[in-house]
Amino acid sequence: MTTTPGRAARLPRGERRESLLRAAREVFVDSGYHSAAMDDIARRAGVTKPVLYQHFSSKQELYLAVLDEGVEDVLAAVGKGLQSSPDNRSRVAATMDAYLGFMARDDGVYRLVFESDLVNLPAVRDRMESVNAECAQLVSQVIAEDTGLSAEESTLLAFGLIGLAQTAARQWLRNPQTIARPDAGSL
Amino acid sequence: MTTTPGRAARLPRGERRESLLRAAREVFVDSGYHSAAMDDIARRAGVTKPVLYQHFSSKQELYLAVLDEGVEDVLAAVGKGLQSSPDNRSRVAATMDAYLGFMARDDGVYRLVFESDLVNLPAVRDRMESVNAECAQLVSQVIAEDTGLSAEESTLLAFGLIGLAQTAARQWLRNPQTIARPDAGSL
DNA sequence: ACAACTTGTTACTGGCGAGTAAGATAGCCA
DNA sequence: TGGCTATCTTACTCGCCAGTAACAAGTTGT
Repeated sequence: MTTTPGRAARLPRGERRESLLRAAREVFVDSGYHSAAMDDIARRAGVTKPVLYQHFSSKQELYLAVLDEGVEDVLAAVGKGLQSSPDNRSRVAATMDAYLGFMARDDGVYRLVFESDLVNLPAVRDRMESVNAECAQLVSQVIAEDTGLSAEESTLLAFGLIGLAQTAARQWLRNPQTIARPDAGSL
Repeated sequence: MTTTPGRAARLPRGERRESLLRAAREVFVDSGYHSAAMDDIARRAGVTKPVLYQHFSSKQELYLAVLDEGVEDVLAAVGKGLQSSPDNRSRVAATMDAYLGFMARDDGVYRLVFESDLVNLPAVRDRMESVNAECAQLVSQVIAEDTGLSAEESTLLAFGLIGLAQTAARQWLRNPQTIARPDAGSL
């Protein structure tokens, strides 16, 4: 047993914040923004609501904080994938794999990044789009120098490939890994 | 001026229902489920809330009714595209075009089908997934008989292509049609 | 011209949940 | 030790909005 409902252990500001972020991530991931209650998040962190508000001034701000962590994670992973090898073909493969790796993470953060309810909030939409945009930007460069397509064409194709990776990955997650990861090879 | 706030014109049940569905579609499309208020929907139809509840027993039911129309539309369009030609290549092209056509529709219903907030509601998630699944099922058949891949592989690839179409289309919509529609050709 | 029904309206309830005082407890430092 | 500050709690408020009760006004058939 980790937390008896008594009084909460006193924590320094930084650590408490981390704890709250973790709790919020868990709740948002499996309830979405709207069904999540601030009380639940606080309780999951073994604490009460006002504490939550000492660290995040609103539910939205909290959500964005959690979301941003996720966004940074994907971008970092993809960026690393794209620098993994000088060979274009294996570069693409590594990038796809990075994508899949992120989506396969046990914490399920990809749900926030790719399937967020709260798409209506411009701040959220911007972040979701910027993930795609930055990935596509990188991928399209590879495509352009590989195939010699025009800027618009290669950008569009890059977006398409991103979408391909995403959807295929979703489907791949749903089934109990009938196929290992020979997806990038299918191109 | 169409509707002075006076008393609403009396309508037979069926027509009123259509009118309400149309209003609901408009509101849901540009506010999403959560931000939409039943009062707004009713008002947009030139009527008051209780009338809405004479036709739909809850907000969810109303949303699902609107969503289902959209789902049927995509499936119909894609189905038609897949039967348009005996030639596989042009078949795929026609199908992609059907997809794009649906997403380019001025009413923006694609937002409900592909970007619904309320993903948390199983009923909604099911519908969104079934759209992908049915499309993929059809596409994968074409792929399998064209390339001779295994069932799992062609299914996965089909899902990927669906995702590609979707994401590319989204991107294509955002920009003022820099490229006509030579997407399917890029394969 | 009056029931019986159908379509509308006004005006409410009831709950949920974000956000907020006001106060308790614990470490920290003179 | 006694105050100063940071952390945490109990116990509210307050707005929003889905859903409803009760009533009004057309329509229809006889």
